[in-house]
Amino acid sequence: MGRGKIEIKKIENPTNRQVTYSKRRAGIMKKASELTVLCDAQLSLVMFSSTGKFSEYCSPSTDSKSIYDRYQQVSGINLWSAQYEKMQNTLNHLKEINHNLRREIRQRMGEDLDGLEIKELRGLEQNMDEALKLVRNRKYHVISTQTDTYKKKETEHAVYYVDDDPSNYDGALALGNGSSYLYSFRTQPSQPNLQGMGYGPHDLRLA
Amino acid sequence: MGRGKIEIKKIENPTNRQVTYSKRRAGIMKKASELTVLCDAQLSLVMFSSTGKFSEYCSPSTDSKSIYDRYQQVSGINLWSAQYEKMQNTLNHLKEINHNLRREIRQRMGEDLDGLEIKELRGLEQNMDEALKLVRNRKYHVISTQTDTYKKKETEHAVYYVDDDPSNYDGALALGNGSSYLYSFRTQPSQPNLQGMGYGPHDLRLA
DNA sequence: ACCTATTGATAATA
DNA sequence: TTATTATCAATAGGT
Repeated sequence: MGRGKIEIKKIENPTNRQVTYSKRRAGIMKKASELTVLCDAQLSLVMFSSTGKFSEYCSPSTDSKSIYDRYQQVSGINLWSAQYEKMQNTLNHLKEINHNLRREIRQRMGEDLDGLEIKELRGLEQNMDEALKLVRNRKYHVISTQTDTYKKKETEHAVYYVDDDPSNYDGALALGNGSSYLYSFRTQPSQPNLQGMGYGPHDLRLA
Repeated sequence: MGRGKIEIKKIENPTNRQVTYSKRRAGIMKKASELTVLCDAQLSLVMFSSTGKFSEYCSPSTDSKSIYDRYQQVSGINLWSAQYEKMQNTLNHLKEINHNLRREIRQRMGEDLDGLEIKELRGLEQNMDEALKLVRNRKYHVISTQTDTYKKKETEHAVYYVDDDPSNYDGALALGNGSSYLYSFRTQPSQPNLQGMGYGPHDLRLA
C-alpha cells in the first residue's frame, strides 16, 4: 500500500526504517484502537523500535498489568516466575531457619529432647547450666542496682523486686523480649494472602 | 475498507462482531509481524475478545515476559508490585520473627540480658532452672538406656557415654539440632540474590 | 470460508 | 517531522 509494493524484510536505510516505523506504529495503534471499540476486545500492545524507543497501546478501562495478569492465567505461563522463585527460595529458607530456631528454643525449655544423643544432651545441659549462672548473676546485679536506686529515692515501689512468683515467666517473655512472637504468632488471625503462590498461611506457623 | 464505510463503534450483532474480530485480529497480527521485520522492532501484542478468547503475537527471538520486563524498566511501572508487596511483607514478618527468636536463644544462653527487667529475669531464671532439670532427666534416661544396650552387647564403645568434655556443646548443637542454623548460616557464602528487591543478604543474618 | 467492491494504509516524494 | 497522493492492502458485506 503505497506508491509501490515493498518486500517484507528489514529496511536497511536507518532513516527510512525510522520513518516507516513511525507510520506503521501509528497504523497499528489505530487498528488496535478500532478493534477494541468495534469488537469490545481488550488488548495490550507494547512496542520497542530498533533504537529502543518505547510505545504502548492499551484498551480503555484496563491497563497492561491487568491484561498481563489475565494473560498469565490463560496461558499458564508464569511471567514473573524467576523473581518469584528467588523470593520463594528466600521464604523457604527463612521458614526453615525459623523452624530450627523454634526447635532450639523448645529444647532449651526442656521439650523436644527425644532426637538428641547423649553427647548433645550433655552439651546442652552444660551450656544451660552456664547460661543459668549468667542469668542469675545478671539478676543479682539488677537487684542490687535497683536497691541502690530505691535507697536513693528512699520510698515507694520497694516491693517490686521482692515478687517471686514464677508464673511471671510467660508474661515477662511475652511482653519483654522475642518470645512474644512465639506465642502471638500462633494467635494471629490472618496472614498475608499468598494463595495461588504456593504459600498458605499455615506454612508460616509453627507446626 | 470494505464494501462500505463503517462507523467505529461497538458492533452490536454478536455474530458480526465475532467475524470482524477474527478478521481484524489476523490483520493486526500481520501488521505486527511486518513491523518487526521491516523495522527490526520488538513488540508484544496480547488480545482478549469480548468472549474472553485469548491470542497473542510476539516478535521473534523474544517472549512477552522479556518485553514486559523492558516495559517495566522504561515505563517505571512496577507490574507486579502487588504480588511482591505481599511476599515482601511476609518476608519482613518472618525476618522479624527470626530476629526475635534469635534474641530469645541468646538470652537463654546468658547473653543480651541488659534489656530485661527484674521480673523478666526472674521468670527466665525459673524457666531455665526447670528446663535444665528436664534436660538432666532426659540425659540420665538416655544414659541408662544406652548402658542397658551396652550390657546386652557386652563389649566395645564402652567409653562413649563417659565422655564429659563440656566443649562438646557447640558441636552437638551444630550437628544435632536447630542451632546448626545459628552458626552455619553466618558462614554460608552465598544467599539467593535479591538485589533490587530490597533484600540484601545482610538482612537474613543475625545482626 | 471465500469473493470483491470499496475504503484505508502507506511508500515514495517533496 | 509533516503533507501529499498514487498505489497496494485490508476488509465489510454478501455467498
